[in-house]
Amino acid sequence: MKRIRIKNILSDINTGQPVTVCGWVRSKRESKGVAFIALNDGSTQDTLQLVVPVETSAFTKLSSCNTGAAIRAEGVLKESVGKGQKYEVEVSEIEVFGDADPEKYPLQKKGHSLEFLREIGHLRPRTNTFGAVLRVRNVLSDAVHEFFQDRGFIWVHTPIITSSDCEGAGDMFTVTSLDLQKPPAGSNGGIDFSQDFFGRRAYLTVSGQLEAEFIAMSMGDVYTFGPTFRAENSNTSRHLSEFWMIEPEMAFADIHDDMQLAEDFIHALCRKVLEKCGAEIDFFEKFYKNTSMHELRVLSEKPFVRLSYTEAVKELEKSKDKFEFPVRWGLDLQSEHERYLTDKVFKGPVIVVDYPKDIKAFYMRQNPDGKTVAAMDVLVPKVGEIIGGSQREERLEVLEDRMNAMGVPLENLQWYLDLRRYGSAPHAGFGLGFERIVQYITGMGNIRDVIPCPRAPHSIKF
RNA sequence: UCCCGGGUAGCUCAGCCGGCAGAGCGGGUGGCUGUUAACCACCAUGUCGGGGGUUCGAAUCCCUCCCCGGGAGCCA
Repeated sequence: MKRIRIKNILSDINTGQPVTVCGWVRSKRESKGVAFIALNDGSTQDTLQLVVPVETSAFTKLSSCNTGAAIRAEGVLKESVGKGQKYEVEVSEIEVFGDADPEKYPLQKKGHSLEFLREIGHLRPRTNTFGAVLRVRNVLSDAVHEFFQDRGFIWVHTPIITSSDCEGAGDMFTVTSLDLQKPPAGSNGGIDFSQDFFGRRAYLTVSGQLEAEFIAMSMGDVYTFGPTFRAENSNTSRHLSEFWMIEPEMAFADIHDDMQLAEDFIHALCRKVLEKCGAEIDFFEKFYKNTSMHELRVLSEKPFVRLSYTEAVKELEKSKDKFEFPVRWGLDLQSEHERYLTDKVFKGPVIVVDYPKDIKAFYMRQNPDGKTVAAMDVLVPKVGEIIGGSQREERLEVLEDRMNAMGVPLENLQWYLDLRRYGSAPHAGFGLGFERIVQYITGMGNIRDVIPCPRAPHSIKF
């Protein structure tokens, strides 16, 4: 079907030209001699004004052009007579593909609450808000690949089904083809997974890091960008059970390279959104006031504050604010502490580095002080932790000792230890929750509103 | 999972110290108008989240379950 996207009509087409446009009716206003339709096709934030003169055959179709109807319109592009839009299409013909009963169609001309829209997930993309979110999300996805590809990183596809169950990254979903009515009994009252599809228990991945590490140990710089699953019973505006994670892994790199990459990465993403999503950011700024062009511009340039965990604790101890949770060297930073650092002290993104080893994962590289590991978290205002990364422990004996001390069984991870036996090298990487960066940049308060089909406890309808 | 708050018309919400179920928006009809989330008039709307209890009488009080939101924990 020949059609021109509204985005192109508004930017590429000269007035006086015939155009065919398809889309969904946002609103219709009828007058005595003329009717107006605001049409949107998802290609841009803007609607296209269709002007339907009363004498045309198109005018007779108007009764079924209600909000939500899918139509095709033919006409001529003109400079708009009225205020509020630069161009409009004077329509000669309308075809209605599918009307939408105004008594039943849930979306009204008025705004809806985000909570209500979550209940009609299948119609949600037709709203201004969600259209804007999806376009920003798309631009960010593209920007992720562009950033890494430009730097010579290789995109690798780590598995979604995995047998690694000892990363300590959270509760995992089991993948099984066993008959759940009568699973085979194991020795200790459990289930005998040796009879399962893979011959042992399998899970949905919680991270592609360990696999990305072994690929980096031959390919140099790699990154993953794919779905990730956590079975945690988290009910917050910042957690999903299924989300997309970006995990770069660099060979011959230390924690400082890692921090620099993280900062450059976020700067690049902000720049790309500024460049390509002006209309969307304007919209968020106007309707939600949680983000702005100005804020993004600062974010795209301003160096991130970097401080050690030890310095962060000192900063918190100096605070006159009362915290619910105690501040003491050796305890993990709580949300309120992170927010204090990003929102009150430094007023922007902060990288905290060199955490106590006992509150971090076994694979993180131990620092010479014997107390801390080369781990870093990027904290941003409002959203909190957006990146977690580290230099990996490349020394076999140190790693084995650490795994033993932390009760991580060595037998399932011999392949991981092999990387330290044969051609081991310093390397580092991080994980970035994609939805969190979308949330951060759009200013959307709830992470369930930045992914088309949010999965969360008791939430899988759409 | 824990702590708060909430569930009343299609949507947003008022009514809640027990006594006839309401408003605005949206929808329908008519009018008016190159309109802009148009405007004016009229009309229709209900399992008051489900179940149980107290009472002459429950949207309102009590118990319970479900669902939603905010915060916390876990993390990205």
